[in-house]
Amino acid sequence: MARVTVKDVAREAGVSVATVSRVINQNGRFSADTERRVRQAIERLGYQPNQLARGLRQQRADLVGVVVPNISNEFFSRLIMTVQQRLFDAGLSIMIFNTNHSLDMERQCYASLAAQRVCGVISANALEDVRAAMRHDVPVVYIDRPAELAPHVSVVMSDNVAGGRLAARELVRSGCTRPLLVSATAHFPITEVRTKSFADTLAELGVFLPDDHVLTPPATDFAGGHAAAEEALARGLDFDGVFCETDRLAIGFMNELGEKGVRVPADVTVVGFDDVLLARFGRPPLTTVRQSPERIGELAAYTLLQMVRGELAEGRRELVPVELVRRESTMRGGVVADS
Amino acid sequence: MARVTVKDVAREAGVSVATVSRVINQNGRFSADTERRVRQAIERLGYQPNQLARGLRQQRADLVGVVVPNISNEFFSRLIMTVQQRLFDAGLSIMIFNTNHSLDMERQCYASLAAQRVCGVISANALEDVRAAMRHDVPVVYIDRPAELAPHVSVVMSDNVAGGRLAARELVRSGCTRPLLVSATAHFPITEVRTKSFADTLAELGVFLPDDHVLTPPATDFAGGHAAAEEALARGLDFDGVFCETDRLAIGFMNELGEKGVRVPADVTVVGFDDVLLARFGRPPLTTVRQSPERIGELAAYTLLQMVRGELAEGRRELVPVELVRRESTMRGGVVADS
DNA sequence: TTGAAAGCGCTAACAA
DNA sequence: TTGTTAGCGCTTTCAA
Repeated sequence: MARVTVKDVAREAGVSVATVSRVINQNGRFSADTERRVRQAIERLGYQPNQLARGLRQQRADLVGVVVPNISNEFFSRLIMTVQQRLFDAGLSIMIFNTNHSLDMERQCYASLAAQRVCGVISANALEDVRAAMRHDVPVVYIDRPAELAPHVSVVMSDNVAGGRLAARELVRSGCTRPLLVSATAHFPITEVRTKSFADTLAELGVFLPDDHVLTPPATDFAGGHAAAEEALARGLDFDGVFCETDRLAIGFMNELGEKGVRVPADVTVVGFDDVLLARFGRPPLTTVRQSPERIGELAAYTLLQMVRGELAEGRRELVPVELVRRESTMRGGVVADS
Repeated sequence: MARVTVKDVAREAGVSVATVSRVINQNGRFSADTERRVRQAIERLGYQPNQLARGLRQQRADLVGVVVPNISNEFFSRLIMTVQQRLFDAGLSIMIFNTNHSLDMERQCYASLAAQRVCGVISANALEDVRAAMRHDVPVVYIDRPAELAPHVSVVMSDNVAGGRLAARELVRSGCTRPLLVSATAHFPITEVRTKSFADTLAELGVFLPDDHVLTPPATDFAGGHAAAEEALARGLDFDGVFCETDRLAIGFMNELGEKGVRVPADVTVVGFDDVLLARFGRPPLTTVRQSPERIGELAAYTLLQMVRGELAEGRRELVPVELVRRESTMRGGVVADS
């Protein structure tokens, strides 16, 4: 099937290629009659502009690179869904890259993105500075990375300070006096903020968090939580409340506690972070700090679009609110859980 | 930052642009000395070939389109992770599109893919025929879609016949005599195969599945399972075993049963399909037919690569085995669950 | 309002 | 083994 080009359309419509281009891009003036004829020709021939040629000519493609550490992490997949939808509506396609938390992989992704001449980048939990790596003046929105703002750099992230505080307060409210912290910083640098805010709030509330009550498992998934619980139990740590910096850690942790006969929330209360779908269906349902990947994605896409269109002089910083969702894992009084 | 092109590299290396191109693509002959000089120049200048120009010239981009109904469905996100990894290793980037199960959206995706001149497409659970829609001779691998093979069309999917059979046998083994089926066909056409195989196997085993014991909720997630259970209970259906065609349906179903005081597996046994991570951590842990998105993705990427390289004369059909993972939801005798 | 033509950066055919 | 050059399909001056 031979490909139809502007030339074919021009011939069919009895105009020049320049005119066809003008009609397609709504550039310059042309008579209503010409426009109609061109549109008809396009329709008749089933013409689709070659994005490669278009991009080459314009020095940039209608493509946005999206870089995440792990696409099968629910937070990122939900984020991407929203981003894709919003950008697609604006006529942009997205290229997704999965770095597996590897700095090396991340560099390769940026190189690839630069080679594709993408018109923008959304990078979640980046280890590397996109702009330094790409060496092009491409607008970028960071998600969950504390970056310097600049004319082409914006940042969107959850309010992790509030999150850490909510977790600490909820734990103390549930009667916890000997807290334990399971950290995710090894994989998600941003969670350091949660950690600090959590610890600070405990201190404010007069609750002591000993150094050896901070665990940093090698992974942030179920297995990591499992391992953390094992370690805590093996080391004979004395704790009656746990803040796990991701829900998956929390669920793995609770699971292992259950196997060892420790009851949640009777013996130990647990607070997670994220509110993944699984949180509600765990045993017991997990109290957690909810963050909204949809909201974050929405803002990231919107901000990037503005930068790409040159409508944003300065980079912008957006802090997305979080909220506590109380479920059984912190309910000692037999109160009913939410739906 | 001015972009560096082949010309710059050629000047720097003291050769012609053609030679630079030859070195980069390992095309034609050139002396070892020339190659060294060119590589040094590339290194020194930080040159990155413009993929847009390259694609335009070659009539196709080093890009593969991946189309899925819902990226935040664990099956698809895990599939994509594998596909991306494999193709990236082969020098191809992927563009991901999310159709939200919408035929209209799917058509737009194919149009966009055609406009980008992708060199191949992997389409999961497609409603539409890619090739008809794209009108280009692009190799395509279908996942979970029973398509006609052709020189540029391959198919990869789980052995759904075996899956349906395993589910039926397990239900009967668990003592079920009055089965119920919760179907996912509304969203995933391929599951019709599971349905049929499940029903056929029950019949073979002498167990009757009445027509009104087949439920088709509007969604295939937790909410759908929830709704199905509500309906079954409300209609007073008499059942002691359920096959839910996705794990999320099964977990939603069990959850609602629990709320209504029906015990799993004591009163009703439940079998799911997929083996999502959540299956192991549900209450109770879910017996399910495991399919492997990683394995499917691996095969899909491999097959597509072969087709793109012209190494595959005919399309290929791959049936990926499934296996039963037995957990508490079908254990009536107090047997210990697997890990 | 329209057309002719240059050129984006690359690869490949043809010459040397 | 290497260089010259045409041209992929498009947008955008510049002229008319």
